[in-house]
Amino acid sequence: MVAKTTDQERLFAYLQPNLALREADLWEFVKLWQPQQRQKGEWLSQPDKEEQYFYFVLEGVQRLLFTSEAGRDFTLGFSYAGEVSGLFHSFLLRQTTEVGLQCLTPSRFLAIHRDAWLTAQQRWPELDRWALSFVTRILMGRTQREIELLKHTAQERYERFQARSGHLFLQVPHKIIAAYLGMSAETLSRLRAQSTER
Amino acid sequence: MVAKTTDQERLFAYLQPNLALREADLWEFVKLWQPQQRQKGEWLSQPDKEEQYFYFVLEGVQRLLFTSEAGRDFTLGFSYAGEVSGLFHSFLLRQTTEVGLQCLTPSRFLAIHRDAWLTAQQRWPELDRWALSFVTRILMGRTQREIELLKHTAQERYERFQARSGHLFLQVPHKIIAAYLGMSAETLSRLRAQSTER
DNA sequence: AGCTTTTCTTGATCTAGCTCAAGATTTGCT
DNA sequence: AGCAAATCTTGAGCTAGATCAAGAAAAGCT
Repeated sequence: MVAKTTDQERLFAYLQPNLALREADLWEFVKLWQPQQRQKGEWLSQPDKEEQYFYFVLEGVQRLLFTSEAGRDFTLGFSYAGEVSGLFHSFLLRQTTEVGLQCLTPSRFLAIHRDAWLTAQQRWPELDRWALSFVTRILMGRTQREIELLKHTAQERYERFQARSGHLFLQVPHKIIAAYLGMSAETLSRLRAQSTER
Repeated sequence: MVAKTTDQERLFAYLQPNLALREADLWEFVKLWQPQQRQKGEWLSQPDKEEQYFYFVLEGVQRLLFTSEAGRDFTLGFSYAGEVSGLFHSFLLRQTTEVGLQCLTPSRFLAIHRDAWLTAQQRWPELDRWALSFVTRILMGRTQREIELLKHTAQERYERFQARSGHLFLQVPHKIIAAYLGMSAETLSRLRAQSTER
């Protein structure tokens, strides 16, 4: 008989290396996270609304996005299974922004509500250290992306993305990837054609 | 006789609202920060080197930058007097990146060394909460900038920057501002000419 | 003060990538 | 399965902003 990993066990395993809590406490913390799910296309977190949860992604792909008045939309980043997701600035600082999180594929999460988080934060000061480390990691990732966008041509950006995250082409509409890569959908399409014909 | 605010008092006043320490502890923490200074053009933090300090800026303007192989350089952001500065990802996670910090004007700082920080972090867990809040704030600011860059034309970016941070035109070379605004120095010059002639 | 270096401006040209458009393909829905 | 909606591809033309170049102005240095 094969032992199947439960959702909570996955969260536990994700947290353990970075969160300095005794095992029993860590389990108690994990129990504060509740299952949620979303269908393809649904919001995980709406723009200009206060984020109520931290999410741990069990399944699916999400994107961080914003929309311009003219109706163009822009993708700032993706989140995947096995990572924490959410609008951190909004959750932690209660400041809303125009960015939102949208599910690109059917998605399942474990989510901790802000109230539970605040209580836990009082009880286990170690949580702050953990949150600090992952917000810092996100900051670093975003800096990398910004560099990527400024330093490379459209073609280079496409090639590097293909190498690093090529699987996404099968999962999400190309126009969303184009928005992430800072180019129009047509340009992306042409770059793809060009790279296979050679 | 006028009481003059000392450098340490300025740091104290900056920290107090966000750092939940008793006054005596806060003073002890402040005493861990040592004066440093740099001349115009000098590095505050070099790229690809582990950051050893958090800085509190007493005086001067600095910029966060990186350089492409081709020798073009890009400005990701500025820091000013009255704020904390430094390469946080590198200081906190010990991961180096290609971004560095350069002083654009003669600058003075109070700086806390990583060793002192780590000791203080053990002694006062409240420091993690404080660091979390400001790294989150920085993340939010960077997100805003990214949106700004994607959503607006060169002219709009110039006008908005002029309104928000116009004073910088008197303090730092325009080509650096151009790099920050994601345009060439020539384009910036032309936009400026155009906006005064009207 | 005078010389050097850097920065800024302005003109002329070029091009990467955008926009618009229309057909082909895929996906989703009942 | 069959229809509707969304997505992807390809072509043609355009334009915002880059690049190259060279003179003017300002800043820095001894």
